[in-house]
Amino acid sequence: MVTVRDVARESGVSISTVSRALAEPERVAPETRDRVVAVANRLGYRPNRAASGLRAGRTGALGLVVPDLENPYFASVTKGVQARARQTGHAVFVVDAGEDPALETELVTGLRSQTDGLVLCSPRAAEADLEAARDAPVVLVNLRHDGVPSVSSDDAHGVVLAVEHLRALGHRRVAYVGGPDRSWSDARRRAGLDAARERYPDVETVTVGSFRPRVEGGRAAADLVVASGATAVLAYNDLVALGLVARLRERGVDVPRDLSVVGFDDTFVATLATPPLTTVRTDLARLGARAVDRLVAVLGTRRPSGSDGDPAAAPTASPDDVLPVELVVRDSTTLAPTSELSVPPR
Amino acid sequence: MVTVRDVARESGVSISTVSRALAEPERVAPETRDRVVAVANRLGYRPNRAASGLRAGRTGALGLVVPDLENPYFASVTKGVQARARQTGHAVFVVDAGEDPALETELVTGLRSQTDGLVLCSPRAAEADLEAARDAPVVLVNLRHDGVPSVSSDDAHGVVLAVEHLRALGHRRVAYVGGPDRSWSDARRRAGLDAARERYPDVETVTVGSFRPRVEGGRAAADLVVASGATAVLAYNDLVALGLVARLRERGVDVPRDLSVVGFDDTFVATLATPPLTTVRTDLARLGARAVDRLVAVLGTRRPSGSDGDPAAAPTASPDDVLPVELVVRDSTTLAPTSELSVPPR
DNA sequence: GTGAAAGCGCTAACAA
DNA sequence: TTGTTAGCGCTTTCAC
Repeated sequence: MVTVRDVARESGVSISTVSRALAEPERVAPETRDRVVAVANRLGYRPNRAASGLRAGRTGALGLVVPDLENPYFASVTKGVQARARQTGHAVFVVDAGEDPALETELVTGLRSQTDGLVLCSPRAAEADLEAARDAPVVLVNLRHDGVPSVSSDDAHGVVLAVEHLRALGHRRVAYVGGPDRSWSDARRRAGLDAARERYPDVETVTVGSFRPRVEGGRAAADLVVASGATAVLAYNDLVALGLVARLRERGVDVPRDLSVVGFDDTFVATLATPPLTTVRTDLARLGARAVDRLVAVLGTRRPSGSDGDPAAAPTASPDDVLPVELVVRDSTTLAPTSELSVPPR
Repeated sequence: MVTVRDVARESGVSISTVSRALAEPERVAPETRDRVVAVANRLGYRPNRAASGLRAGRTGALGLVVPDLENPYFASVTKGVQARARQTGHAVFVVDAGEDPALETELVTGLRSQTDGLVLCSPRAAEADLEAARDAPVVLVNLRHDGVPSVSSDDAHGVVLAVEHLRALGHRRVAYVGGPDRSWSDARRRAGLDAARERYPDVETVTVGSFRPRVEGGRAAADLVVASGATAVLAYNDLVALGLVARLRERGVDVPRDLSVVGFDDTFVATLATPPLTTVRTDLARLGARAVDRLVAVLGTRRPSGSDGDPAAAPTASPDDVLPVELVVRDSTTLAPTSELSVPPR
């Protein structure tokens, strides 16, 4: 390994000059600097992050915890997180908690000691995680909690948009297929349902179960939805919607003719379905990017190590931490079967 | 931040005793150890990885570079990598190169200085990457190169299996939709095509383009495939297959009646398609896990920092570094339209 | 403008 | 069994 000492010896200066030439070029005589830089390049010198981090009291690394990387939702968020982190000069440890709260907490504990801060995406063990993270800088995605900075999308509004859309198509009985029990996202969607019902009292809603946020979950829910008598169904996410569609087809229930289906998130799978899914869209990469921005902001206010900083100086939640959503209408939703609207007026 | 000194002071021992009590409990008097451990817990002491890493000459971190996290293939490999790495006591920096060779190389350079070793998955800039990684321990996934350890799946054999399957269904003209130009995986598939043609001279093959390994790529290829007169098509991967199916449907070409489609990888999207895809399956998590095993093995032979170790001692490629594949037959393949087999004998 | 030297937190000789 | 000490590679005062 090439160190500052090697570069120093080779270019006939002291190690401090080498360090300066690389970090603060303007504080070094041009010719000295050029010589040092040339030698450094020739030797292939790369500063040791562990060493400089040790000195500076930070690691330059962030941690990201997600429930399941194979879920396209989290894949997209992860992509956004690492892209933005790169821009801010951080590397990202990514860990997949496998939807397991206990493992998640353990991972958070482990990451804490080797990162400057954590992004916890849709944590399944929020309380325990935050306890494990103690005073480590943390940003939550898809979860709000006391004074912990968080970023989320306006899922409740998304549900309202979806119900609005379905109602306009003549649907008066809408089913919701719920996601993970302890999931904040699920709670937000249910809150959206409540809001929609309040605004549109002529729309009945029925919710079924809590299902795994994957294709299997949708398959499992399909029969319940049919039995519910709903003419339209809003799924926890796109994967669940796909499972619904698949199982419904097997049962001979046509989507959207017999039943309209709305997904959530607009992950890339939404367009893969037959028919392509009407879904509630969020910019997931942006969600991840914003989480990093928030985290870096927190890091900036904390003096590296030691002094816990003035708590009062903690940045207040920016008004921007709820990202907008939009309804993307594709082919999985259409007029309600028995609606008088089925035959266009005139 | 709580350090060894704090724990030492609080428990009335020296810092080395603290270090020992935590790392080599058997070398410390039971009562001393218990006291130290108790204090450490009470104070919430967590060893600073940067410091111990600096001392030990390693970081405890691995780096993983993938072309696109949103591609379910890489999501699965990533999941496998980080899971296995956790078991070996490593954390994983994950970076998405966005299918950009230049960025990829830059990322490799950056990761090198903060990791003990790298896993390069389907590198788009192999030569440049390896140069950038210089003497850093590297394991390649889906790419072979000189003496660099690598892990891959037996894609060529997968193609043979697919062709065999199609031939048995009466197909005599099979199209292949190629992936990224500089992709080794694509080359392996083409090699499989050659092998299949040699073994089954009665099967004609026609290859079209090189397309992006995503849904759009498949859409773009669909019309060429139809024009080629093939009765079956083998896609670079499942996403491309899905794009093909989608575009074919739009054109009124029925899959599998008019055209049989075979995917590759058996990512979860294969079962989402309508019809579910016949595809060549690999255990992707295992692929990632094996890559980590290989890397850790290399790490074990290298003495931390300094001494470059005896090159002759480098572990030779284990015979296991090509993972088996299997053909998963679903509903996207059926008898060739004009085949005499269309009507079963007798 | 440059160098000497003091550590960051930890572990591993080496002493006692 | 426990303590003292010397660094790992780097940055950063503080002198010169």
